Amino acid sequence: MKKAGVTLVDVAKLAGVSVMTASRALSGEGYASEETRTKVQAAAKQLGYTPNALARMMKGGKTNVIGVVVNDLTSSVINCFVTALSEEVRKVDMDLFIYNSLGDLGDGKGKRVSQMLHGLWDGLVYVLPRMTDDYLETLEKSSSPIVLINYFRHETSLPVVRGDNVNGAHDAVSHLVELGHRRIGFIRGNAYTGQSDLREQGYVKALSDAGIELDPALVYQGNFSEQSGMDGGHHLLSLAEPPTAIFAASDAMAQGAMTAIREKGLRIPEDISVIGFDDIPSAAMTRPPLTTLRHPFDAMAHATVQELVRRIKGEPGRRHRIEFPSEFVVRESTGPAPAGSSSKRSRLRRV
Amino acid sequence: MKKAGVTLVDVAKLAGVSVMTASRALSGEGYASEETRTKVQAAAKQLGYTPNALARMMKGGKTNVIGVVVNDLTSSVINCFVTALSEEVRKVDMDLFIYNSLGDLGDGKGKRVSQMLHGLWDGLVYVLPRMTDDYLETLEKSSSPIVLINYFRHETSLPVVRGDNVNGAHDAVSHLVELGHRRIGFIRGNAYTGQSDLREQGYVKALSDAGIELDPALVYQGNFSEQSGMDGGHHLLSLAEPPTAIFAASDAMAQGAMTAIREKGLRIPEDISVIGFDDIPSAAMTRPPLTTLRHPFDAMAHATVQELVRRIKGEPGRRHRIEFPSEFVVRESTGPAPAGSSSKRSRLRRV
DNA sequence: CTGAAAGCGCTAACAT
DNA sequence: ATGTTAGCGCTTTCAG
Repeated sequence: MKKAGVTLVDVAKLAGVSVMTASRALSGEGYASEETRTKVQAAAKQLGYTPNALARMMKGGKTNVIGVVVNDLTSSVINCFVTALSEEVRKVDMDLFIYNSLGDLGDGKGKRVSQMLHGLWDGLVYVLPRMTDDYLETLEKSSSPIVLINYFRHETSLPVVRGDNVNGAHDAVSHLVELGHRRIGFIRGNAYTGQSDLREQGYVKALSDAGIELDPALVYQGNFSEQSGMDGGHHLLSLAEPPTAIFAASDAMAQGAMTAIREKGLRIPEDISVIGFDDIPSAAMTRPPLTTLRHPFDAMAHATVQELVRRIKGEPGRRHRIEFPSEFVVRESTGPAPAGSSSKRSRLRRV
Repeated sequence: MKKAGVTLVDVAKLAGVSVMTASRALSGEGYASEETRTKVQAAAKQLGYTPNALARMMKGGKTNVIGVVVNDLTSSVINCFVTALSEEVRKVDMDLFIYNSLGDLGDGKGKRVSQMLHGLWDGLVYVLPRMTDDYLETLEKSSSPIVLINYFRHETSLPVVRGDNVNGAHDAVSHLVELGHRRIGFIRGNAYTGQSDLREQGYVKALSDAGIELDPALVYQGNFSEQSGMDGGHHLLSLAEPPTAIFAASDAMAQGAMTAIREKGLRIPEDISVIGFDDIPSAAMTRPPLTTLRHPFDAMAHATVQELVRRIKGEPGRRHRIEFPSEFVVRESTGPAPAGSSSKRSRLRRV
């Protein structure tokens, strides 16, 4: 019952036609009489024939597949992008495969991806890539179309679709300032993609625009994980002069901070306000729902796929940088600064 | 500057050797003098040569790639499996590609996967598959090795790696019973993989073992989403005789229920206990940390890859069903039933 | 409308 | 140690 290796030749033989006719009958391209077509299709079904994707690709040169490289499937943001990309890719009638590099691209095993990729896909998307400089160079030299999503770390000749981190963060912090907050904590993520830095720039600028002096003690180094957000929250709240608001460089960290706040017995937003970044699905499910900055995932995925398809077709890339403003989503985790909090001597009340 | 299509022939020509020698020099397989090797490698680098994966695969018949099909990347459980699989696959020195079918396999576009798959991968894993009967049949007829993870809906000749849902659920509910709970709510998920049903069976059995009569009013139909868990929580709590404990068929739903409980002003676990299923990463991060049943993700991924590799090599499958007990993880969302709760007339206290 | 030949890029298998 | 031949499964010519 070995069915492995049912090839077009077998089908053609059974149908009593040439291989070529079988190919045409099945693909629907080119001429073929209705009769032959039915005959061939019947034969194919009987034999349980599945076309060998590889062979087809080899000849045509096009695989109709777009590859997406991520380095962490645990991240909600990444999954939001990947899901949006899946949908967009389907719209242009291509397929999308995801490769999880499990960490930084470029050290050790990372090389494999660049090996694998060639020929397998028509184009490649890197979502929030973490990579060595070496690897980026390899990518730039690559012959196949590549688009990066939310990469800011280094200058690159590759096209990049990106959200506006600086203004987004600026909006968030300005909002807090308007609510009367003066001591605003910031929880950083890792440097990986350069996003955390930009968000910090927005934070710093908003503070300076408001004439508030930056207090380095209010900046905590996290790593984008919920746990680090919780640690950051505990740290900031145990300060001699704790902040009345915390801006985290990601929703996951904001959620961790919220947990820490609750553990301290403080209320959100009455005692302390919290803002995240990304608008992952669970941001709307926390209590209170989290105020955050939303990446326009769908629009960004759309732009990415469009740009990629253009380059795959050999048309010149439309734009080298495609920027999307972050949308400020005000929910219920932000509120007026607690009374008297602007005084240096104030302390947060316990509930 | 067209670099597309740098082939081995080009490299060989530049290095002044035959194609075969070039192939050997680059792959490291077979004999090749150190001198030629360096020469060829230099040529390859100069030309920016990348081997065409497709062609290589075509010849060898092996792609060294394992495909994973999922239908929702938003699901934490699925991502836990996929991440564990990524690691296991790497251990056997293969690569793993993920395909997101974006919903049920078998209707409409779903067919594409089965088309694409052939030849591209050496083997395929379906994680928590949702598929039509038709599609399952196609899969069973397929010539390439396939392993299913946590599929229970229908009998199938395909090998399935699965967690023990019935006993897991039984453990959870028995634990609640031991804590004095008599009215225990259950929040179902969809029927997709058959897991929710089995968890419900465990729930029903544990109740009956304890001599507690099943109250259908205590069972709420959710859909595995956090939102539905929240809805379920609200529904159960607004019952005339609300439960003192809720067992949800997934952590996501349990987390939703916890939110609902908190919104009602009740305390966990003092007023009401909660248990989930899956042990997704965020389960440990909720406050209180969620008591749940853990799939041994790593062990299951290991077994899956081993079984797949065995079949890829042509060895007979070791086992047709590989079962893993669910590990009961007691955290802090479960506690003794509130005093007097066993009396039918009791009401939950407000805080 | 259908068929035969050629070849995609690479590598086993057999020479040399 | 290197080169030659053949062929993977399919589709794109180009001829019937």
